[in-house]
Amino acid sequence: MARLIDEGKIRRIKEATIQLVVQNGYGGAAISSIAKRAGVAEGYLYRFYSSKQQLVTELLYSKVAQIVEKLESLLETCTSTKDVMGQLIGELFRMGIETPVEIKFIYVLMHDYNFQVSDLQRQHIKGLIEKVIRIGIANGELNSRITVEEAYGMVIIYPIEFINLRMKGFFGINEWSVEEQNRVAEFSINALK
Amino acid sequence: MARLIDEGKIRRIKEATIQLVVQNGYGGAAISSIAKRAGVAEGYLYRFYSSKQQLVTELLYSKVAQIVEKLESLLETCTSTKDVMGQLIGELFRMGIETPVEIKFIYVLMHDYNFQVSDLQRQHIKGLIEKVIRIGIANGELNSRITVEEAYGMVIIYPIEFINLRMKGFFGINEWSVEEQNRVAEFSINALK
DNA sequence: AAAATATGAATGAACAATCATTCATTTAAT
DNA sequence: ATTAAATGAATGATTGTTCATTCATATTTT
Repeated sequence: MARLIDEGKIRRIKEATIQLVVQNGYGGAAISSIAKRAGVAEGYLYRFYSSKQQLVTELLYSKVAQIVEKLESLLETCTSTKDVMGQLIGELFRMGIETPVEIKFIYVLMHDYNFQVSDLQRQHIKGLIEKVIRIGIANGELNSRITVEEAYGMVIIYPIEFINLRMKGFFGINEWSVEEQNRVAEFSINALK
Repeated sequence: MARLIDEGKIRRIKEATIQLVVQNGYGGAAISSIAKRAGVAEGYLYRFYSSKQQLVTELLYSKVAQIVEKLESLLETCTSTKDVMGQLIGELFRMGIETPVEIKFIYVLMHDYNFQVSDLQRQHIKGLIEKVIRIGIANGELNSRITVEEAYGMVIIYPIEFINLRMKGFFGINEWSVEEQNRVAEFSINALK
């Protein structure tokens, strides 16, 4: 056998790509700069990805999957919408503090008209949101006429927007308190009452 | 004197830029393709804008200003938050139907970490949101502990996100009813109660 | 009224820089 | 020695930007 693939290089390519897409946008994230930042040869990533588009798309899918999986596991243990929302938003806040660049990456690409979440992933998300609604209605927490789209907007999109507003420092605020985390959760639930 | 400036060319450059930024992102909107689509020489836009960045930035400011001005005029006539919200969302829905590409343009760039609304515009927005809050508290419609950031998220960001979710057809829905417009307004107000 | 001139609107070829991608070559394991 | 990981120079296309040139027209002169 020849030597083994250096997984560290692949990891560094992924990290560099995320950093540079956030910093300069998809078009501004050049392969040459990604390779330089990752400390890897220019053409190396083509051994694992057929194109820049595929690299970024795959990265987006995997990062979205992290959040979706979190929601999925919460739905297995939580018994109320309030609990699901509170914990999910807690997770998003945690990401905002610990790995801000990753949540920014999702944020930037989910608003790009060239990058759509995969059909499979969308179906998965739809199913989970339907489950959130069922729990909420059963508990008398949610209006029974709520649609999947409306719930998705409040449960997923609004918290992500709030966190990014913070990270941009749009109103000059930077502090992250648990209190506020709870307020965001409360708002979302209030909206759907 | 020489001939007069053809304002139609400038208008076409603006339109082509908006279209192509939405379609391909900032990096993917090449000057050459903008010029071709506008039916104008490649270097022409440099007589009015010093760079591509400036062209797009100026375009973003003017489109955001349209929405901000609408909010401003609503605050002069409306007497309740419910009324302000309902009418503002109505305006956003109208934009989504009549000039979808323009609201997509704002949507794409407001989430790009390279494009920030100008400081002046942000201050202006902040002032307007504070006024929305004052009206809401005076009318007993809003929780008195609401922050500018929270209200901004619900009054401006959430409706824009909802409309773009629709335009992307994320859940396969395309119809736009007045009923739904009212539901979005209700959600936002409920959240801030 | 007609011709000459002056002005600046508009062009598009040319520029260096940078882009994504390829592949012959080198390197380091077995 | 063999195998495959990893390199990075090379490629051709495309990028944003410049600027010498052309062209249409408003103004002035005859």
